[in-house]
Amino acid sequence: MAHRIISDEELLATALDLFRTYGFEGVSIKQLADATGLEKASLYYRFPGGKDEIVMAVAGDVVAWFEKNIFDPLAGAGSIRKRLAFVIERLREFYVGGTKACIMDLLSIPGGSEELKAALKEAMKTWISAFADVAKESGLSPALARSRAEEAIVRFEGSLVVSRVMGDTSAFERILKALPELLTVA
Amino acid sequence: MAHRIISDEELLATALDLFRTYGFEGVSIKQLADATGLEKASLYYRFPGGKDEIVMAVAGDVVAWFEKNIFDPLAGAGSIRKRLAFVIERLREFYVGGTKACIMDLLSIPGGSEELKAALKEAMKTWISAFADVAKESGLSPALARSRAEEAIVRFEGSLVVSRVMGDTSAFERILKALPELLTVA
DNA sequence: GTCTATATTAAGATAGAC
DNA sequence: GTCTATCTTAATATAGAC
Repeated sequence: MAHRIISDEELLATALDLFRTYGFEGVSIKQLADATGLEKASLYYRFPGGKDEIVMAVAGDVVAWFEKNIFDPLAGAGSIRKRLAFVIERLREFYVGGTKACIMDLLSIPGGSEELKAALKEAMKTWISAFADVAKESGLSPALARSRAEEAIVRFEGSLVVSRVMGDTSAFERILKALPELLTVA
Repeated sequence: MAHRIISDEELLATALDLFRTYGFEGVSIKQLADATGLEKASLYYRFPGGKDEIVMAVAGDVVAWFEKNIFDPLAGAGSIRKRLAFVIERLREFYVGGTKACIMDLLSIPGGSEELKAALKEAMKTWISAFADVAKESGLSPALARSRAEEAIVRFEGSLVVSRVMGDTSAFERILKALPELLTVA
């Protein structure tokens, strides 16, 4: 077969899609090879640690994406409402309208490395803090801002689970719509 | 080895624990055999359909448990507050204080049968309806009762995801505490 | 840097003894 | 109804050609 070339970025985007659909245990090196057009041996050449290393790289890419598209914009310029509206649009895109699961849900199921578990926990903490900072800026007390941020993440994650089980993304749309009210003073 | 005897009930309870920890793809017949003390061939004798049949039986048992411990008590006698307090205690037990995941989360990840997917969806619909009926009985309008019930399930599922990722069950405890307020008029 | 080929281990599944 | 033994397929992982 002709040699296939694929950038790390493209490769990891393909891997992300597999992992957030089937979970860590549900994805094999063979599947990753087929989906990327590479042979298994080529994947091992680029990621000698195998699936564990690939999934860690995927998680790293997702965290970088969140920094650029969620955390930085949330802390940026413009009115809080506008920043939230922007971020909500990015979240809708990333989760494809609620049809794609969150890697914090699927990859936190035992099977992956301790390193992965730690990275997911760190990412969730960062996300909660980013939401809490906005809520504080909008005028909520630090304690209330924090609890509203945690509730927002809980509802966000739950809406993705419910959307998947029900085969209906309305729960996801509802939490996106509720986010501004949750994270700002009425 | 001496022949092992184990009841279906005990066997399926063991299987439930594995499936809600590792997910469908994360559990092998070998693991189920080791955990139940039976050989693989004995599992196939009792469940000729293999893992798919075992996980369906597990789901059936869980639904039966919910009918007996959640849905029936919710529709039963006594004050709404008392019924909710009873049910919240049962939920805390079933999810072991938020340390065990929900099978609707883990088993809705692709890998299982279409039959399983349908059963999980049906179970979630039943759960939402049971919550909505209580909210209606407490005086909320049908529309508001339904949206509160859906929010309760979303937050319940989300709290289990967040508890797992964070390694901290406080999110689960928070939703249990919030349930009475969510499902009744203030 | 990707390929073909292969080694090794594990998973799913069944046959037949007891 | 459970066991041991075995078959087949799939998964992880590596060696070596190009």
